[in-house]
Amino acid sequence: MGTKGSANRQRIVDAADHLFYSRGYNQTSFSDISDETGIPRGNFYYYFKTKEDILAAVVDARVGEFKAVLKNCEEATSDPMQRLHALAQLPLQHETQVLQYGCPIGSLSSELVKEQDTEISQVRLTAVFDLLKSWIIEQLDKLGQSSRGDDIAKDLLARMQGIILIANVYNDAPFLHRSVNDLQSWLNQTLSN
Amino acid sequence: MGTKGSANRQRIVDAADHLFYSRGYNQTSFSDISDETGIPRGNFYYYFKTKEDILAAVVDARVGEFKAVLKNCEEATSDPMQRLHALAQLPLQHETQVLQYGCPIGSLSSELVKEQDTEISQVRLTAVFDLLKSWIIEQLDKLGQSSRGDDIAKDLLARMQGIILIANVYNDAPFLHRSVNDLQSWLNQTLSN
DNA sequence: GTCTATATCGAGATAGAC
DNA sequence: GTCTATCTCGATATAGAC
Repeated sequence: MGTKGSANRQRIVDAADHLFYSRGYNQTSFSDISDETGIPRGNFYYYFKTKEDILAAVVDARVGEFKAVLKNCEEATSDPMQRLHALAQLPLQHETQVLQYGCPIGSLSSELVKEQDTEISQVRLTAVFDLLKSWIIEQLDKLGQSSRGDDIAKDLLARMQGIILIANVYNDAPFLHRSVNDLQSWLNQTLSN
Repeated sequence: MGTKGSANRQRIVDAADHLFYSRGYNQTSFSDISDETGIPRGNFYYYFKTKEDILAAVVDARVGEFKAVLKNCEEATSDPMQRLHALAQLPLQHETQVLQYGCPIGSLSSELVKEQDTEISQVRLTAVFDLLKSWIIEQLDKLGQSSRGDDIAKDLLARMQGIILIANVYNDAPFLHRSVNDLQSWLNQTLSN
């Protein structure tokens, strides 16, 4: 950690993270990553054995990114309701990217779920979703919704994914804004019971 | 039409339709289609100029399939509310496929929206979504919801997409059933105003 | 119309010099 | 640790015999 080698490794992961998001995993080649980093293709194999290993590192990186985002939410307010609203508004903070490339979790997941041969994808696939889900459940617990926690958490994730997918396919910013707003109303209604 | 050549063309489109759904467009090769149809790779170019042309034919085919489904809904009942409920329940009629491969429209769309080079994808991409949306709006008109029609239609599509994505990624049949049920309740509430 | 053989390219991956 | 050169394979696509 902190060595020069790790720095290059990190640059590869960062570039792959960005490219897997904007072009998709299968449509990103080693040449693409090489072009973006300036690191020659052959060098990748000093840090990773296969392309799937890079994918695993990218998934880990995204787990880390979302952990940081959630930590931010926690530090901004201690009110679980406020925290959930902040999560629901997250797509608006990345509006341009969301409209262009969809959700970094959802789009990657729906791409990898079709990969039948490999096994790593199936294992790590839901890592970020799981992280978000348990964080949501945590907030719901504090709101006295522990019995319905799992269901509500999945509902929230599903609604966010659907909104982002339609907003992405139609490149529809007004829809994104209105739907996030509706989602807030739904949160208020659902959690007032 | 009806010639032997068209029959082979149709077999290619059918196989590609199935494979694009189960493996994804980019992960389906001419060899895969050849294996499934028994028609040699080289022969494809007698019917299609490029792989994208096959994709265009598949999208057309899916438009046709969904037109037939909607026609079925219309013939089953003349009540617009019943028709919308039938649409919402559609994922349950293809439960096994939905849990394994997601939505044939949504998953293909989110794959192709990342394709930047080509232009055909951007053009035809929303063809099936557009078909469903205008059909939904049609039913909402009859229910006196013409003012909110476009918004409600997008909401319904977004909710279905989100439900299917989560059900697919987690291979979660109970969630799919419960969520479709919730969707029916939402339809009843939203359209009773 | 149908099929085989082949061209061409870019992908992931390896070997080995420095 | 870093880079170049190269291997192998499978992809789309083409040519041309039958």
